[in-house]
Amino acid sequence: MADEEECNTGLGLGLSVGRYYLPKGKSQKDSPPPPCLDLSVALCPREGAPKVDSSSSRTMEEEEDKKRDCKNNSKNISGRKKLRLTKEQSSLLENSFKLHTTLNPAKKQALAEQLNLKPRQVEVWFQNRRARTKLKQTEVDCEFLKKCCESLSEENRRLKKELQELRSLKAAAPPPLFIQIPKATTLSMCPSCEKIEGKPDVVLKNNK
DNA sequence: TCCGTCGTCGGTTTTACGTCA
DNA sequence: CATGACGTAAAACCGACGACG
Repeated sequence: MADEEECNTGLGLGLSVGRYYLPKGKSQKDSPPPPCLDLSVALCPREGAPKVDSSSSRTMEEEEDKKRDCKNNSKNISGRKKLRLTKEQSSLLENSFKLHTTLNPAKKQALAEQLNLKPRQVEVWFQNRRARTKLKQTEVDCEFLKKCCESLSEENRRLKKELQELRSLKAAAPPPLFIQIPKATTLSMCPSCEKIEGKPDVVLKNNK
């Protein structure tokens, strides 16, 4: 997972060479179509027609893609909001994302033309892709912190037990002149542990 | 300093699609 | 088989924010 989800948190700076962007508070519904090529009609049949593989499942997939393309077209024309990207489109976008997680206007335009998509769609895809990457990274971090927490809890349990043993040892023995508490134990004891034990002053008294 | 533009983000909505009873 | 409910992934949208000129 990690190799695929390379977390590139670096921010890319785009060159401001004009763009297609919806005005604030406006959606595509109430905006005139952007000045870009709408090549949706060219999608079906699309370029690079599916090679008929020997495996039937592969062929089925390709057929599904084709069907999807056709559906997308008809709906695109009627102003449908969402289309499903084909495998070819997705993988090209994916490859581009691996090289750079952000877009500059030229790259956006080039990808859009290459994929027969609108620049806005390419842009949205990158936005969503970044969000997915971040979400996955968050999940990974969360898992790591959970493990840390578990190991610290375990360590805490162990230290408490050690403390308990030392105390019972002390209680069983006759009162010595000096109690030599191991340094390591003393150092690793935190104030909150003392409170939990309910006798925060015991050690201090013994050390006098 | 204020303003407009642009790119990005986080959050949300909408839709396509797979699964299961 | 087919169909409807349901869950999920992802495309699309929206508003906010910061950088920049």
